[in-house]
Amino acid sequence: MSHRTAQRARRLDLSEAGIPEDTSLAGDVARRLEEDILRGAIRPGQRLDERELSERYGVSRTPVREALQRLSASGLASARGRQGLQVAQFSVADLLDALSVVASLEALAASQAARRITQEQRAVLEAEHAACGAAIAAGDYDAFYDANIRFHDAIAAASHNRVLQDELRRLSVKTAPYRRAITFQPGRMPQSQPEHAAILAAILRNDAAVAGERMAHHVSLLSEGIADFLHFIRSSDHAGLFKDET
Amino acid sequence: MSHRTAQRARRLDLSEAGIPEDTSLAGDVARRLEEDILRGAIRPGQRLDERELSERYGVSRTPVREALQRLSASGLASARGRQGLQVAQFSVADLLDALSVVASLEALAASQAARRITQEQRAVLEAEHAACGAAIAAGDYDAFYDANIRFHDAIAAASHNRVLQDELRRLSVKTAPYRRAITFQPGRMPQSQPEHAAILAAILRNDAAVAGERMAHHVSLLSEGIADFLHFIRSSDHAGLFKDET
DNA sequence: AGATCTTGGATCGCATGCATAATCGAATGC
DNA sequence: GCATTCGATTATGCATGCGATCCAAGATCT
Repeated sequence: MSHRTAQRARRLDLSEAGIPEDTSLAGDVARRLEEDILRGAIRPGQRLDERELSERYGVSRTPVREALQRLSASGLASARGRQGLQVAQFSVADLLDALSVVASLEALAASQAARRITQEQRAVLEAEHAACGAAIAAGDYDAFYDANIRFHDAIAAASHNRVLQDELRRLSVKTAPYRRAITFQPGRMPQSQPEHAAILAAILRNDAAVAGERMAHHVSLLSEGIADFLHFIRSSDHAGLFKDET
Repeated sequence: MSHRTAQRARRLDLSEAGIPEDTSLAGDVARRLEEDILRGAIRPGQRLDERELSERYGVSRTPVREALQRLSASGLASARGRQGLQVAQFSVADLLDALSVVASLEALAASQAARRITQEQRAVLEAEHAACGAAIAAGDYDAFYDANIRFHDAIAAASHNRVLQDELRRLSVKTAPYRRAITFQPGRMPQSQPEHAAILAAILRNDAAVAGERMAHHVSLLSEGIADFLHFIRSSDHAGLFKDET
């Protein structure tokens, strides 16, 4: 009997934890690198030196290499032959393309969240929205940046779609350095609050179509037109008008 | 002089290839594993043993480990604590969620393809569509499976959106084992042809809105309703009605 | 007889060492 | 004085070895 309960407890542990947490050094390094990229401590285009990183984190080169392989597979770092890796760097067109993908996925998340959100998640979502408002009122850009991320994360969580959450997380980290710059543009911050409010309202009344629509609009406002224009320029014989984008 | 031309040639190589091809053993192993998963030689849930793989490919454990880290980061393999890795396995709900993400991204691809497709790509797209039709006429499931993939790949390529292509490729490999089973369901194959035709026509006349709409419809026909139903069952106290989904 | 503890085998994680390729600097030729 | 070439340094890629952890089977105790 006690054995049976023990087994059951372990099963619950596993199912509750979903995936057993990664305690490896490689995982730690990968997470720290991701975090550093997200927070802007490491910038796009910067070279990632194995030896330097191994000394920095106090581990050998092997787990560092494995962490870099992960980042590379996630598209967070790009290889340059045998010249090592560097943090992924977008051209303007690539960034706008990435944002259009983010917009599409965020819209899906909002749409599914409207249909699947739980009671507790409703409260969380409202709280994060309020936090965004408070940050705006206080004029605190950093607080807004964080609260904004949590608001979008809450919507992704409410979608109850694990695959979607994974993809969104990956893309968020990739575009984070650039989104940060956008957030800090004057006027952008207060503008987003009514958009957030409309999305929130649609989700709370389980209106999937409107929620997705508003979210797509919210994220992709600036992207689409400019992206198309750039691709037109590049594919025509206007090439050379602009500076090389690496 | 000969040296100079050699240098120049190498430079052109690099710039034309964009990213210098990965010649490492780790890359080879990763590609072979992906291919094997895509073709069904390795099935979801199957365990990936480092030693076995290293002997199979004739390399040491290190590059195998790095390849596995890549697959894991791509979501193609999932870790089970310290018990090694296994090929990612979806529950039914997860699969439907993944398909909804694929649908969203494919719709975006079709939409952007309608605005950005080049002349050459128009011809390619029509050719792949014709190949699909020929496979259907011949009743050749395998040929249709391949042609169908090429049709969708051609649309992704026509989107000229590299980020989108990367995400779609990743998700395609993850869902390939399951999509293969769906394709072989009787009736599904001929049904897709008029849908393809509608998508193709919309793209060729640069109708982005309709192209995206048709593509979303095409991919997500079966998913949405069932996915919602399953999530309702799981989140309510009906849990236990269905078999454990590992 | 069943459950718990223990021991054996096996696999994973990490560190280290070596070989190879690339880069940078210096010396030499033009 | 400038380009070119050669050599030394450095970094990457891979192999191997050791320690730690986990799973399974058998023995012992209740």
